[in-house]
Amino acid sequence: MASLTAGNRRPVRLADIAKAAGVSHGTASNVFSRPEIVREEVRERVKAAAEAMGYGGPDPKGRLLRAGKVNAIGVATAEPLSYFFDDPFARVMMASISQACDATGAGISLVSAANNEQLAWNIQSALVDGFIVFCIEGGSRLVELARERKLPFVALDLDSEDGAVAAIGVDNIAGASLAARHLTDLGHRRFAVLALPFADGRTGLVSPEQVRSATYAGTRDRLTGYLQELSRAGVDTSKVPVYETANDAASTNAALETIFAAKEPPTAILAMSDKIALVTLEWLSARNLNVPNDVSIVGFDGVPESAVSEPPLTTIAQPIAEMGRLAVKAILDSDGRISRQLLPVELTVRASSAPPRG
Amino acid sequence: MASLTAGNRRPVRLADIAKAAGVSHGTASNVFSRPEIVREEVRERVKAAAEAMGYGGPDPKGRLLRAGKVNAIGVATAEPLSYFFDDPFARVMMASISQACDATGAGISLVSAANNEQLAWNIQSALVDGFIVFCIEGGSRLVELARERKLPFVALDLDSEDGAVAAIGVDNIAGASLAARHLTDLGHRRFAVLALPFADGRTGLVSPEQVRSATYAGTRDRLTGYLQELSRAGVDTSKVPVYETANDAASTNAALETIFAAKEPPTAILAMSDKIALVTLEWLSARNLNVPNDVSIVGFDGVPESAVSEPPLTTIAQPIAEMGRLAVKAILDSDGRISRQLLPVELTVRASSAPPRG
DNA sequence: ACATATGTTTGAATCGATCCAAGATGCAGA
DNA sequence: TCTGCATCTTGGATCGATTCAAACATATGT
Repeated sequence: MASLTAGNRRPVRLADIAKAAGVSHGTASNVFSRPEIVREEVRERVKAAAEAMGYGGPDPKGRLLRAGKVNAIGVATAEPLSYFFDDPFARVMMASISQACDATGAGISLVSAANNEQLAWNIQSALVDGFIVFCIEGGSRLVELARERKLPFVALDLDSEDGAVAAIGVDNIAGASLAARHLTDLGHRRFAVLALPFADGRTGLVSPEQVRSATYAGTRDRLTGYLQELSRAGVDTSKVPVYETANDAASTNAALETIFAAKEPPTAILAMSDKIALVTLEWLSARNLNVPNDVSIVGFDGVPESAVSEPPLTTIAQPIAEMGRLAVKAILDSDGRISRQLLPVELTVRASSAPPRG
Repeated sequence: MASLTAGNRRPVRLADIAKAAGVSHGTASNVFSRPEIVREEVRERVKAAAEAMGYGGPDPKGRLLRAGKVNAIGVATAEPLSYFFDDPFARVMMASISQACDATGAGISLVSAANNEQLAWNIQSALVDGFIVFCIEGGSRLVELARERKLPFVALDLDSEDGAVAAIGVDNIAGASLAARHLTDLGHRRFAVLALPFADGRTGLVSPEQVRSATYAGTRDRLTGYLQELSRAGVDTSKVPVYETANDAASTNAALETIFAAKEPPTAILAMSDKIALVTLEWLSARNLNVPNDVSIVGFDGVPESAVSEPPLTTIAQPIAEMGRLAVKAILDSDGRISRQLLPVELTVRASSAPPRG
């Protein structure tokens, strides 16, 4: 009994069962994987032996090596793992990815790491059939690491010029134009831009050359879209402050402090994410500035939270669910070819935008 | 070139590299796993061969078998995978689990399935070092499946009497008492209970014998706590309607329709989850019933959303972060012994509860 | 010149299963 | 009794790596 309960380690393998039941390992294997081809009497005997020895079924580690396919896809990011559950955009994306996985029976492995070295190792040793890479900060490194695994992978929301990586993204330039156009149509002339990072680990006012050397093409494209449309409407874009945030409350609040300390604060804010926009909404409300009467704001992403904020947010809605579905499909049906898809976005007008005062 | 680009499949193994570089597989292996012990000249030669043949590094599948440890923990539920990203309670729990995993460098595998058969297979073949099991509906089956793998596992929020399974839960009876006591102290006498499921796949008004035969001990305990406290305060508990919901909007709304169709509708509602309570808040607001003046309501869970609802929700806060941390610890430091922990909850009073009118 | 120490490389064994061609067994019909 | 045909069962090969004791090579000390 003692040996059963304590069982030092658990070195009970299929082969042990086979020996105990007096059959070959081939037969023992069949008992578990194709029970119908083994004679009932033998089957029962093997099962009994397994039960008696506390065998937990064929170890997937062994099976895996032979089978080749893991039947799981890895979702990777350079953020902490909790990003998947905290960030609104990530959450919606993950929900759609997981629906697609459910439909095909594939599992999901979350891959991330505290530091860069760990990250490399975790990607190299992830047991997956392919990767979906979330390209926020540290995107390029992540893509590089994923590529080295030589497994199918797609980058989400990466507008890299690098044609050698499969990517699913949205038309950032068109989306940003849409946002800016909406505000200029309403009559706004004084703008500020709250941007996502252009490069790693920076925040603050952005200079044109910083924009040119941006690591993140997505951020740059959105800015391009904004500025193109603004200058088309006759706004002097050199006067439009562009603040880089880390897509979090702290850096956004800091940017807002600076922006609204100006002599002529903006009447309209272009935010590159709904998260930034929602933080802005709170900041403004705490300062008794009314949205949309004092300040209009347009977000980007179209996360569910944007529909229930106070006031509900005008935003550029990305087809998040569609992106997730396509990403999973790209991994599972991967034919080795790389494909890049640019999905359309649309303007969702809600209550955070209105004509400027007066 | 053609063979390089197309490369029919990808049967390039470490052994191929070794042969190409003219070294043994032992040495080739060392080049990747302990580069410092192989002479530089050889190391470069092997790396060059790997590069030339498009080798993506040692396949984790192979390594795994030898190493034994996967370095990932599985989180399982009988709900669809998207539950992890949709449900507020699950989200907070996952965030804390993922923080704990990040801290130790472990990965997370999400395990679930569309149907029961798939679920069994997915659990049996999950590549993990242990399981954390979310025990909502279908909990017992899930626990059984996980136990069969003979891996360390903990059940979250399962108040099973089965002492043979490790579990981390909260003191449901005490929590429920706290909620009920708060409302009786405020002077309420007419109550309704919106319950979580007592058994699979049912909703609607619950009879006492249904309660006795409850599959889910957690639900039963919460009800016990409610009713104990109510009768202590002199309320005739046989007159308190108890409605089983599926913890979703549809079944909760249906319950509310019935409850408020009564001649003497309740002045106070005890909801077994914040999700139910939040749905109730919306339903009441749509019917122009004021919370807390017309109806008081107390939730259960203490999810972040409960703090920002309109009005903010009085609720029983579970130490969700602590539970997640403990669960991960239980798996990673598993010493083979099973442990059951019952954590305390606390009443968080916010604006959804007040004395009844008049 | 020889023993000793140090640094590299080798090749067999191992991890835990699945697959499959070939062998064994049992039974019906000639 | 022998052949033919099912129906199991067997044992070796395989999946792709890591590990380790032993072999080998080179340098150091005496």
